[in-house]
Amino acid sequence: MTGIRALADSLNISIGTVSRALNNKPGVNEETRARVLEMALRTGYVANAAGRNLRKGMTQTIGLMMGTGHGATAGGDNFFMAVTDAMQKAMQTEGVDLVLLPCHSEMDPLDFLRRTLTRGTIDGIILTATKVQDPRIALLRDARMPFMTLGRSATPGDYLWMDLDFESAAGQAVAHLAELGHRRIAVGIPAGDANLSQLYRHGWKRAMTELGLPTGDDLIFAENGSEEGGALVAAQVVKAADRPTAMLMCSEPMISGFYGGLINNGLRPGPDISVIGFRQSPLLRHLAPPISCFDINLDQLGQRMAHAILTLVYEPSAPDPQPEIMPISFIVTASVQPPAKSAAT
Amino acid sequence: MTGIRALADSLNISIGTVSRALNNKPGVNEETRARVLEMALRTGYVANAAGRNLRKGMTQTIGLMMGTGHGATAGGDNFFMAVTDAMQKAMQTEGVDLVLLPCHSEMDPLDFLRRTLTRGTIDGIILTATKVQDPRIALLRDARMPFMTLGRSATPGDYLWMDLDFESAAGQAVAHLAELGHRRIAVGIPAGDANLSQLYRHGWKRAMTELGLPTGDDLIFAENGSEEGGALVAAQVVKAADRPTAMLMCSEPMISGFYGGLINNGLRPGPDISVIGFRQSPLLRHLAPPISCFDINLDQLGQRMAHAILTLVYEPSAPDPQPEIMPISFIVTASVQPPAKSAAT
DNA sequence: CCTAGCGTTGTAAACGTTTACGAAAGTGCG
DNA sequence: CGCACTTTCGTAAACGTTTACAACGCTAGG
Repeated sequence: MTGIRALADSLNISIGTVSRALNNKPGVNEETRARVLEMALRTGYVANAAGRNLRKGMTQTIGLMMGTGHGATAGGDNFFMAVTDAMQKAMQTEGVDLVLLPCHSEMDPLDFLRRTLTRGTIDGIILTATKVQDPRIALLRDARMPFMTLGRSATPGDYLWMDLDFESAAGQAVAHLAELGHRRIAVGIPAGDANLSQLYRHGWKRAMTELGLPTGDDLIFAENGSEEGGALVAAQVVKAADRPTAMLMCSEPMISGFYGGLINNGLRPGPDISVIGFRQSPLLRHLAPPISCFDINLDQLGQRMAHAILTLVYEPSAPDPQPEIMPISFIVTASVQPPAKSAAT
Repeated sequence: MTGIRALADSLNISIGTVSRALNNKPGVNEETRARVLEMALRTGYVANAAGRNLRKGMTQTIGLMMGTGHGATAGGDNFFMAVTDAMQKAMQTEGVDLVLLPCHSEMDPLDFLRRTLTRGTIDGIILTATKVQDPRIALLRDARMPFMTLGRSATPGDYLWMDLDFESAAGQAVAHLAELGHRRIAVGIPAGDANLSQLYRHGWKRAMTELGLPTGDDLIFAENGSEEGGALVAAQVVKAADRPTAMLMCSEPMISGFYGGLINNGLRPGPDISVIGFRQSPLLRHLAPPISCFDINLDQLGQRMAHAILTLVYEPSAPDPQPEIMPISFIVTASVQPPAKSAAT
């Protein structure tokens, strides 16, 4: 005899009562409930997942789809890992598992999703690396699978997302640079259709326009979101005809490469070109001068995401959780300085 | 009507036959099998996971236990993430999921394991951050849960593990340094009882002893496996009475901190103190001079681990997969140089 | 004293699958 | 024609849980 039946027998009560007691259902004497709980704790009983899943049609697990293609995530792996960690922690206290669903580059993301859905192993799904136009959203909506995205998308329709306010963050950075006297402020983003890059560029453009500063294509650098890409940007910037005096960049590896590229070409980040980065991260700890960047609370982001998807999936009676934009603050360091007076004209 | 029953009815046969046909069981006419398969494909039928799990007592998922305590993993998160990625890829092709089981620092690992086992959500488990004496091994063995570990342990008994040969790698490094003329070769490891650190130290000690070089405690530095820990080691090394001329270190963050600490104290890695690191990683890309370290094929490691745990769990008739030690080669760069001639005596 | 109602518990069906078992039909042989 | 055997298929019982429903004892009100 196993499981709940053994537990019930050891207490000389029926399995129905035991189940009700364990699941905090009403209609069970408080004294017997206490007995059940105590016995469950003592014997280490935990409800078998398969049985419960079958009966309830739910698996108590949330999937997290991650593209495994290199450079697929605009922010670098560290960024992603930190959010995941926080999410897992929050979910575990609610008793739901988080399973990673890696979709490697050779596989069509939509096929991958379809397969995953039909298996019925997850109750909800979190999409990351959201694209500007993201067909995955329509697919999930049609399949009636609860989902949310990390990062907005321009895809029309209502759905749950959570995002960081990089649009206004970029604006803040531009404003600060402008105040210091910068006029030619460039922006560097990973090439591709990641929504994050678009927002960053939009924020830059709007702020620049409002301040009457130039926003020509010669100030927009889109390269591979890797160290190599950053170094490439540096190479272009160095030999630019009318060299920008400041650079906003939104990818950890790119910034690292950009710094190195500048230095290799005899330019000092800060004094020669002001640089503003993406976020503080171990990858950028070593930069000298320390990079001026944005303060993101990834732990909080992960927690809020976990909370949102959990209520969406497991509390259908509760009001639908709403999308959120999380504020970002700007940290000024020595990598931001007034433009050099005697720039080579 | 749903699931396999609907499929059976649409073909006017019984669910038993359908199930046998789908699972490649013998005793079903090839012609009807073909019909079933065709219909399943056409209607997009996939067996419901919960039903199957309940009946078979298996879930087609492997758990990966990771300690979430900061600095819990000796090698740093990057190392871990790379292996995980490779494992997931390999498992997905076999149709089994990999679920991360984060055990945060406040929770007793053994309690955590016990709870996870009784829930019955996983068929097998992979342990990481193996300790020298690791009680988790006995627990899993007693519970008859198939498992393997990433990294050996001194815990007695047979079990499946996979490890990198850091013991001989450290020996190689020592030999190379000795050939260059180094005599006082130090070793820096994360404090704690991670088995990896022990092996690294053993390899160092054995090689040193064989070469007749000193192995006193003043050459062993054990600090927190973080950047701060590395900086701490640097501080101690700098003011050491008989300063070591070379350092072996086995933690990514520590190396980064050690480098910084040396430079802050006016010592040049390479010319003043030879430094040999753990592995190539994005975190160490920026170091100047580039760090001399070991070449590890993490992708291959992950693949072999996935293969091993899958046969252990799902092919009981096959011969048990055997533990493996994967070779490591040594990469020499400018961070390794002959000892400075005129060391301050 | 009867009955309605409440609080508590037991009973049994259901979730969707796999599989042991038996039944039916067909084949070969005495 | 009968028997043993094979091939193929249907039946039904599990797997462990949740939950609708019935049942029981008790109290209170008429």
